[in-house]
Amino acid sequence: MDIRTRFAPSPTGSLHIGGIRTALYCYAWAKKNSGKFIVRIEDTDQTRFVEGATEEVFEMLNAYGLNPDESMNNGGDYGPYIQSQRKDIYLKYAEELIKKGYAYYCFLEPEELKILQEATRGTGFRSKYRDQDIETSKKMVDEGKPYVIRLKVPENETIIYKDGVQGSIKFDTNLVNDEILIKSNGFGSYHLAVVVDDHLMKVSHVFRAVEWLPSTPKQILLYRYLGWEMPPFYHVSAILDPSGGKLSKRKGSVSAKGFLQDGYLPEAMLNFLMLLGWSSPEKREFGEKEREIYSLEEFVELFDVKDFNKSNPVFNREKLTWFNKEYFKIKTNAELKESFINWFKEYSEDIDLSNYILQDYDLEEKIGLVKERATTLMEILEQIKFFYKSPKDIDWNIKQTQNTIEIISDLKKDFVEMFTGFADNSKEWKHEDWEPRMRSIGDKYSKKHGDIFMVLRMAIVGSPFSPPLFESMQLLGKNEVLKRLTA
RNA sequence: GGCCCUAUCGUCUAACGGUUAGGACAUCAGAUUUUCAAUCUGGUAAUCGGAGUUCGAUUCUCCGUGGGGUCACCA
Repeated sequence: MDIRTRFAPSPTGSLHIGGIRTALYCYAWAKKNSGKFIVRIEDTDQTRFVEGATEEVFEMLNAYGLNPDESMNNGGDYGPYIQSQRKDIYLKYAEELIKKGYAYYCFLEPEELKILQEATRGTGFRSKYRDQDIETSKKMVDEGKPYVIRLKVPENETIIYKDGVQGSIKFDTNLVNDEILIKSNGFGSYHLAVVVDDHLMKVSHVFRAVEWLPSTPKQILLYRYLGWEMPPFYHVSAILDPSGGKLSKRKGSVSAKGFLQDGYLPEAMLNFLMLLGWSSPEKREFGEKEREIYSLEEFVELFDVKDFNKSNPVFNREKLTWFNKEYFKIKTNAELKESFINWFKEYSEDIDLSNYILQDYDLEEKIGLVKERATTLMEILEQIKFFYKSPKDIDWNIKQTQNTIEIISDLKKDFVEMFTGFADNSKEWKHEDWEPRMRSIGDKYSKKHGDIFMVLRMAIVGSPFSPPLFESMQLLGKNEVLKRLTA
């Protein structure tokens, strides 16, 4: 059998990071089995449609390296891959279900419906039109009475279903609503549309979030009534917020795009996400450190549905940060520079810096100096900004300069004098040459070298925290160093 | 509230029914250091509670409790 998985987001806003995780699992399962990864846009609810959301889905999948094999953008043999263009298909199958007696026309008025629903909350909703004979219903339809088509859920049946992740689950059909299949505007509902589309698109494995688990019996029934074989379903755990409930935006990004904007590397995000609810089957020796760094390729290789975890993981931003730092370290300076530039062009708001940064021949070295101290690409930018802009309004009244506060101007003068003697040809402006001289200035004042260098750091960077001072000064160049010392 | 799912350090997780319950993040202490980091060493920290099955339960069963999800003409 051909393995075909699908990721089916709704264009109702920014793609949630959990969507990327689901897409990752779909992608990995397809790739591992030399199958196809499909993306289908589920936009049957036009009222919630958000302009640009569909584009963002594809933009994000691309950014995270999860490009589909079939989609509205790639084409494929089972299109259209967007549900708003499949309206007629759903209607056709709904009518087939009516003909077979597995669905019915429902003419409940909104008010009437509301009352009924509230009264039957927690139990299976049944419409009074459920058993109305088809002739009467057809007549009402012909008369132009607004209607929906509902699934006729069977009474007194226990549906036993085996989920690929959650295991065996039982549902009592008396508690399942007569779900709407076709809305009054003629559009198919989610429940009908997924089943029809997954079947028609020959989806072999369905991965979706656990939120969908309670709606599964409706889909099981639809497969049965339509006479189709149901593919295995995998309800993967939901990502939880540290403060409880679903991951929310209160303490940071939750959208796929938001994390990229913040300056997280897509590969770090993916690595973090893959380990949320899945663990590698690699053999572990007792006490041995376990591997946690996996590239997408390695994940595809290792991934198996049997290694899913059932319980819902909490989204731990500290761990994400750690992954990002790890990837900073793994990458060569050249690679990191590329990631940084891509990020800078796409997301940075410091456009006034773009001329400096995009034309900086030393950018790679500068990034190399800060890569171990920054946690995001945004922080890399923050930490190299001083190379391009002289510090302003330096606050000398901090604890790090307490020991030297009264000799700051003397020190600066000494350093200026000392540096002036060195060549300003960039090749000869090397920190190894002037470092010993700097130390001897420190000795002259009989202060700790660290205190002395802090004065320099403040004058040049404007902050008590910086990348290695001497290397930074070397990259800055003699003229700029002197300029900042005399400012 | 009904229904469904779930339960190992604070968090992510590992552990053929037999381990001193392991690792990672975070945290704490120490080493190193021109700042901040990074690095190295070490430490604190968990099987939700109660029954049962078993020679033996983190592991299997049941009941509580906690957590999550869901009950729309939203997906």
